[in-house]
Amino acid sequence: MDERFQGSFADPEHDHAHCVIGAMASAETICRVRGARLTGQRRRVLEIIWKSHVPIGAYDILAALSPDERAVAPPTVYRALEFLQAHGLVHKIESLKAYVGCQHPGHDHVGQFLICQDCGNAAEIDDPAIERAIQGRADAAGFHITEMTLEVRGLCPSCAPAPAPQ
Amino acid sequence: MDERFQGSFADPEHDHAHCVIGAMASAETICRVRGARLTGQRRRVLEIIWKSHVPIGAYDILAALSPDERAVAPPTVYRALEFLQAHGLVHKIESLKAYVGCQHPGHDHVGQFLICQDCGNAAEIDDPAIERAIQGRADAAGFHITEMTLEVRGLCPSCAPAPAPQ
DNA sequence: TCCACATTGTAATACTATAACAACTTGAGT
DNA sequence: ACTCAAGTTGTTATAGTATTACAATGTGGA
Repeated sequence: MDERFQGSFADPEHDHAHCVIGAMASAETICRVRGARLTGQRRRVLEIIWKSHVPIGAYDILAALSPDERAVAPPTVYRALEFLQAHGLVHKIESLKAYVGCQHPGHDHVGQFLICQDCGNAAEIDDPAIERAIQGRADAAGFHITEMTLEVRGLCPSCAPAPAPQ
Repeated sequence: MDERFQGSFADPEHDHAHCVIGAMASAETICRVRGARLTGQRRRVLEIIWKSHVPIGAYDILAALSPDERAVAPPTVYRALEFLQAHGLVHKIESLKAYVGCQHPGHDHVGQFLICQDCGNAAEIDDPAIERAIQGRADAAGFHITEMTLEVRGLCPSCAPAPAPQ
């Protein structure tokens, strides 16, 4: 949600608080418009996910939700995730079994991600050219698309072997 | 591996024995060339996966491997899958937690799939145009790709709402 | 034959996700 | 304010997916 991205990857020194504030504000707005209830639990889960751009597992969210003895059970987390995904606020990265905040909530889009194998950060790309290419191939095959996931693994600019020029 | 595909989707009435024979022969050749050992277990697992174009779960493979009392344990299956994936003979469909035979073994390629939500069949596309589009976006972001998965869900020609013309 | 290495067997366990039902909020309509 | 209906959360148990660790066996080369 911050402007200082390298391409679409988060600059390691970006002001992440900015991302969080923007994401939470968007979530509020989207839910209000839709008449969906962004309850305390759901808000807390979304905040935990937005702690960083590194996708987080459901059970890590669970642990973050239960700081004291007052433990929370798995269904609580999975329900919140279901809600957040349904409203396009969160994406699941299948290959990591982990969840990450949507960087373009509200827009109608598919999940396309670049995922760094070193630092773990995930960048959402949602490139229309990629989508067109996929759509073209699907059309040729007579396939009717309802949903897609693209997960590209590799090294982000900050972790690349030959460091990117400034 | 049969020619009678609609685009890249398997015709429901294609001669699947043909696919199996071709896949097993390719596997033999590839392993021989590489000096990899396609043992009995690995061959059996590969055959089970090639029973159809529908991705199959690890525990379903396990069940198919243990017809009698002589049960087989999970690591046996996962080890075989690891080997088969390492040699490009099998792909994992992350979003289904299931495995499917590679339709172009030996070629250096990524995993791109169209997956029918109705019949469950998966078609491997490996479209260079899609790959180029993704590569272009990655380059723009300064991202160095090592691996990718594209999983497109929807309806195949045979299951599409408006039935395909003959 | 003997050894080193790869493969498989075996038992236990970790991790991810869901089912089923009870309790409790919340807000609209009265 | 009261009541009902719907939605949300709590709770317990369990299903489904995957890995660790170590023992046993097989395989091919020196």
